[in-house]
Amino acid sequence: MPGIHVNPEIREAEEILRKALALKEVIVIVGSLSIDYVGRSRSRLTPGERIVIIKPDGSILVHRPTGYKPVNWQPDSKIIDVFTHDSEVLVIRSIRGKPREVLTMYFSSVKLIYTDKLVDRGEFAMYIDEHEIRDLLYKHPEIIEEGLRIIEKEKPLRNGYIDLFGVDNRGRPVIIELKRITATREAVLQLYNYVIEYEKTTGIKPRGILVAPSFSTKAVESLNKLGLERREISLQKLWREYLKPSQTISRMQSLMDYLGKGREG
Amino acid sequence: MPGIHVNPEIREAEEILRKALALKEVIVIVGSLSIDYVGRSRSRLTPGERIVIIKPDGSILVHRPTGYKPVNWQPDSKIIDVFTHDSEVLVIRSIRGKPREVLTMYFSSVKLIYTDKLVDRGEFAMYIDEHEIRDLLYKHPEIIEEGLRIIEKEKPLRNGYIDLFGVDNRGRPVIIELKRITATREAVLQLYNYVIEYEKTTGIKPRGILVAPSFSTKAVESLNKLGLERREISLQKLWREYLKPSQTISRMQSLMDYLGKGREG
DNA sequence: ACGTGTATGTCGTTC
DNA sequence: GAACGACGTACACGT
Repeated sequence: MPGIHVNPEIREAEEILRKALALKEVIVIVGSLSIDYVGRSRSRLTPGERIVIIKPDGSILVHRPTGYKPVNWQPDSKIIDVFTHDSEVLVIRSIRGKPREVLTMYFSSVKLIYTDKLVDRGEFAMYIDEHEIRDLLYKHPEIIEEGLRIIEKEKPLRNGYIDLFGVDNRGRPVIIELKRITATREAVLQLYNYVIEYEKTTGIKPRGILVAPSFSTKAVESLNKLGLERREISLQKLWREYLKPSQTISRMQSLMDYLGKGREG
Repeated sequence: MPGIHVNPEIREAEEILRKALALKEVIVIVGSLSIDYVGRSRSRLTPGERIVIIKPDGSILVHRPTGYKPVNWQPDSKIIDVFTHDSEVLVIRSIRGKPREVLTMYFSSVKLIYTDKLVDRGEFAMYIDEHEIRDLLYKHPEIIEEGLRIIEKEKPLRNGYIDLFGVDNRGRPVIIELKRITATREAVLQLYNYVIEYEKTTGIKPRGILVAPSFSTKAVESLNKLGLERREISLQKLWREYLKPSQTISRMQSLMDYLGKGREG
């Protein structure tokens, strides 16, 4: 049973919030506030109208009228205090330990408080992430190179992991680093580090191949300079050619599923 | 003038949203929906209750009842379509080009629609970010080492930038990499890369110093192995000792400012 | 708890 | 527009 409170007085708002926090409800507040943050950094935001979301796990988000990112936030917090100052300012203070971070919101007025126990048992599935690509190339190494045999995926090194480790048709070890987006110089460094590490540990100089849909200019330069290789592989193509049709998402399919299941939600 | 609509019918909701989008209002929707995303990746979320924020710049956020991060989103979108399917499903589709991404939300029911033109002219100020630390150490190199002279900050190399570049009291060039937080092996690699780059370009072997509040075990190992140095510098200490008291934020100060300004907001 | 790597990362800034 | 690096990155996973 959601609670909807329009233009509550400061004292009223305090009451509502205390109750909602105790009940572990999701809270949405729209109002005029200023914010102080002290922790990994320090920041101050002077007054203005924003949307605040407080979740039962202690996550807090403050959104301005534009932009994707919250202007202030708390990924989670153990303690959320609510109090008022002379019945004129509503203060919400969220404290997090490790690292110690304190977020304090000062509301001068509240336009809306929405409180609700949201029921969300939905399942989230993601496709074409690095993990899925890795599994696919593990099964189909010929996509990278004819005659390549993959021996191990996520092979642990002293530091970090090799995405795919294999042997080419001449018996030379091959270290493969995957990127799902344009590979930059950073990715080359990562691969180079693994190659060096492997060579130091085993005394054998391996091939290093960077697999990505595209490569930055600097990445190509660095690869050449360091004697590393690259393979351009398009994810969209992989998706279309190798992944099961049953996994594809069509809008109509989604709508059908939805109409079948929607009424439970 | 905010619009608050509780449990609107699907057709009603469609109307409200169209109007709010045309007026470039901020929109908050609470309801039961499923979501498809196709773009840089693909994802599907089956039905459940969530909070959706749509901003006038086309940013969209979908929040589940827990967690800091939105389960689905669009950083900005040129086109937002709203339509219904047999008056049973409300569909909001957001399309972004470059990269092409399509986010589609299917609502089976809507508990709340809040629409408002939020007025936010607040100023956001952040202190103790990397930039500020760099400027401080530029002015006070003795914090890093007695006799050190800084010649350049953000010195461009063929790849990337050196945070601080200087000369020690024996005339040897020094490359300094700064980290605000615990330095990991990645930071060491970055420094190492700059040192090698510099040596290759000039033929002179510089000192490399990693400056951070703390160092991971692996970072220390790597530093030793590569012949690089480290300086442990606490940001909090820097803040207290070197930055002007006028910049410090006290809660009471904030509250006072706020009470002075709050009524305009 | 620390370390390591991914992310539909996002975001600023520079080339 | 591409690319490069920082971020209060968050988050998951392994030790």
